[in-house]
Amino acid sequence: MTIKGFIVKSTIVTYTRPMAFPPFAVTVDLVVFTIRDDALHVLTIRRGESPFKGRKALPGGFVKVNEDLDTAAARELLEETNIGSVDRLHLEQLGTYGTPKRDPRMRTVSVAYLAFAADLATPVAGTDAASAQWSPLSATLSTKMAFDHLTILQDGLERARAKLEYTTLAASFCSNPFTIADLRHVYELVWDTTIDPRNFHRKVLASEGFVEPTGEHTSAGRGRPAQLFRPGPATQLHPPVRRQH
Amino acid sequence: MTIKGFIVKSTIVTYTRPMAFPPFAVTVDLVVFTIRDDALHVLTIRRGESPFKGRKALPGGFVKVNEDLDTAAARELLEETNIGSVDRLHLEQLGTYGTPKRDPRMRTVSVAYLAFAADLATPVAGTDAASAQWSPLSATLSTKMAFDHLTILQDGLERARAKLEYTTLAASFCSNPFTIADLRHVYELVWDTTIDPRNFHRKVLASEGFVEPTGEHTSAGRGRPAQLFRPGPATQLHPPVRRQH
DNA sequence: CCCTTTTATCGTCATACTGAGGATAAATGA
DNA sequence: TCATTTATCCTCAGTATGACGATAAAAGGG
Repeated sequence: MTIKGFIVKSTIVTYTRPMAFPPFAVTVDLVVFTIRDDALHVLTIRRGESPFKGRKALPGGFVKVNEDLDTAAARELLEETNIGSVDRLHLEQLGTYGTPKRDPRMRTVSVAYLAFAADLATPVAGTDAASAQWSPLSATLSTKMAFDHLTILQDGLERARAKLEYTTLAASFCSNPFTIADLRHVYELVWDTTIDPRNFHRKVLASEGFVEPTGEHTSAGRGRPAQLFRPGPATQLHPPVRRQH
Repeated sequence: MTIKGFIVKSTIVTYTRPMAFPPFAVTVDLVVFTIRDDALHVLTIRRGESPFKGRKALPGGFVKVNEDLDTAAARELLEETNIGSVDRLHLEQLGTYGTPKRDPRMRTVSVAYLAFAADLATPVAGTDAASAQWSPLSATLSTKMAFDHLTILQDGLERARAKLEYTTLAASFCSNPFTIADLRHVYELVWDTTIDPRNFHRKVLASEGFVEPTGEHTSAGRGRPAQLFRPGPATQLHPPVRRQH
């Protein structure tokens, strides 16, 4: 059977060949975390169209015909935020979600990505309802989200929590330079626990390559000025920062 | 522009609607590890057709129109091996690979899955070249595989190595019941290291819920008979089994 | 200017876990 | 009987961690 009405750019030759496989739509969806106002936030959009009109959703979109998955994720992230390219940014593949009815309109497979942004990242301003905004995570987790995005968000949170244990990624949440206390707040907010400042301080300084002192100190604020650090060269932590389960 | 020549089965209603997105083929590919003859093996097929005719490839296939991704992976696994359903089997999503030119024939996104099988699992016998077989991993890693399957295999190995650290999945490689030495061999072969039998023995027994004694002992073989165990209820290990990096 | 408050940083101590390796137990085969 | 092999138990030192005392260095109020 020949199908008509398949609309693409005329330059894409691939579409003109017969296909012996079921066609899927492939999208990328982004779980982007940041810390604002002493709370973990996630980047969301509000859907302006059916299905799930009015609900919050993760930012994302279709993968283009000649676009790599990672590239598509990075492109969507740049489109939704003002993050200056890959600097101070971590982006990794989270998982793929392809339950048949997850999008009632068509058979869609979504490749989810997880990103950590420093506080200074701001969503792109926009007047339409679809513009991205930072939503407090705790509130978002108890709302109804579009599609299976709540599941993706939960998986992203769990991945983020695990990653903090054995990687240096917590520094990706901090604007540069940062203090040990800033770093500790990241762990406390992501893990939703309190951590002993003295033991944490010892642990971070004992982890070679986690942070490097800049030589500077904080000036303003209450209490004793704190040493300032930048991220070190290490990416993995041996042994990891232990979390109580 | 309207494209003609898009050929699919007429029974699939979805296909007959206009699509405003690029169509992708979605496949699942399997990285299935087992231990045979004191070496780590991976399940492979040999490609009988172009492209990559004659090369080894990971078993896999197209996801069906109304099939979940996990279901498709389990189906492919059952089709290629005689593993009796989900018993003694671990199957998890590994990652998704969608570089535009990874399949020269069409734009394909492959969702890779990782599975651990006990030794008793055997590939389905078949006379054609496409029948699955166990290939020694070390040799396979230095061959040219079809598509990007070597990359997927490397990622699967790294995932498996990491998983042994903090989960009880090593028991999935062992036929039931097993000895502590059997379990240690799994770690040694997957990590490609040697482990002190005494310290490993202590670590396993100290990890609550990792293994449960059956009360039986091995009868034949050299040396003192070993106690037999079955997998315990735990899935995670706190603290993990440490590996030298 | 003194004192309280706040936060950063250092130190102490008991406990837990690991790596190295000695010693014993229980089987097989010469 | 004895050497060999493997399983299991034990000791000991080094390292990491949790709990928490103590000090340092700032701000702010009287």
